[in-house]
Amino acid sequence: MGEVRESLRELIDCGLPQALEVMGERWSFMILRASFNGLKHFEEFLTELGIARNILSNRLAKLVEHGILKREPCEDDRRKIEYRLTEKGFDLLPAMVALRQWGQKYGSELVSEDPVLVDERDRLPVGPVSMLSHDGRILDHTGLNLVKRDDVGKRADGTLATTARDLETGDIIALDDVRKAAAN
Amino acid sequence: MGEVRESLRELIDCGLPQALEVMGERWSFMILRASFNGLKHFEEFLTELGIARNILSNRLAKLVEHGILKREPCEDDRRKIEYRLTEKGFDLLPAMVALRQWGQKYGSELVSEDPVLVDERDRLPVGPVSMLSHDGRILDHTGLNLVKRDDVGKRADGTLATTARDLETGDIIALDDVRKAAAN
DNA sequence: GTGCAACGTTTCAAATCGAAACCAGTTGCT
DNA sequence: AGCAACTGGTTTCGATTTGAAACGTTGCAC
Repeated sequence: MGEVRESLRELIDCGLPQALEVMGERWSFMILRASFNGLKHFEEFLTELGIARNILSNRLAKLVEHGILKREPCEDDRRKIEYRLTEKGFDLLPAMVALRQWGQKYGSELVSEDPVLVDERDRLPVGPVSMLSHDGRILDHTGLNLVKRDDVGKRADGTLATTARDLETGDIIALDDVRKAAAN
Repeated sequence: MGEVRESLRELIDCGLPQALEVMGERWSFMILRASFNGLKHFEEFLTELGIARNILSNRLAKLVEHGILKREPCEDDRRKIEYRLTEKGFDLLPAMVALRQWGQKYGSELVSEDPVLVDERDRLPVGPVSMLSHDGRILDHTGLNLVKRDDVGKRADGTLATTARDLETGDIIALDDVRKAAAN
């Protein structure tokens, strides 16, 4: 029982809350997207996103504070400030694009998707953002397990790792549920 | 000028707002994660996430309403309700995992990452969630362009598509900024 | 029936959001 | 120099959202 409690406690202890601390706020992702689309100035974000002035100010400050945007005064016009993505900000692209693709796939209204995100090399649209195995295979949720840290890589002996025994040993945690849900 | 206005207007018109309508709410991603980790019941989410009772009730209802979770009474104990991920819900995994990996990469506190998400086949941890080109190459932000819908696939003549001319024609929108930012 | 567990809803205070007004530094114009 | 306009904020205040705690309802176990 203390065992279960402990495993549950660890559910919180992952990167997600860290990420959500910034990106969980309303508008953060929209600002990120606008930024990636080339918007740089306060008034641009303001008129484009339709966000309230004070909120935008607050969000930009928070994004800068977290190192996702950098804020630097404009050279030629010192009234203006440039907000630009940092490397850390660009690293949010997979999450943003994945979210966007999901919204596109299931959104009620047909969305025009313009401009389109394309591969620079051949200018063809990017494929769906994917989870990859260590050797590059594309994985969907039916090919995923959650295992305790110590058991990573174990049981490579070929036995299918989806038996009741696995659940009893606490080895696999969510697989059974994943399977059942997938069957519907 | 009307031209610019129009292109800006289109920035909103993508899947992102659709996705954020549900997943932009505070707690939504945490509930999704907990659900993927095997939690099914109201009280489980409640004690695990430390969320307020009324908010949890509200969020679960909203997630069900949007088809991300399905709510069905428990067979053996009809007081209990089971909240389980739908296919639509599982489709949010790439976004969730990408967010989590980002948080892990940049989070100040070292996170234990346990349980670990592994490939079912070899039980090795999954790689980073990635954007892929149509033919499977992994792309980072330096390999991405935004082009107008009509220009997708065009200019496959081999000329590097990163000239000032491209920007003037309005063909490429954010590339220049991407480049500059990447250089810092 | 009594007691308790599971899942909500209601209530009310605190925090957050949003529209509008206000403010300060900078620029452009005359 | 003087002044209007532009840019990026901050302040103010009403509306919405959140959160803690109490209360309700249904179903199980004895």
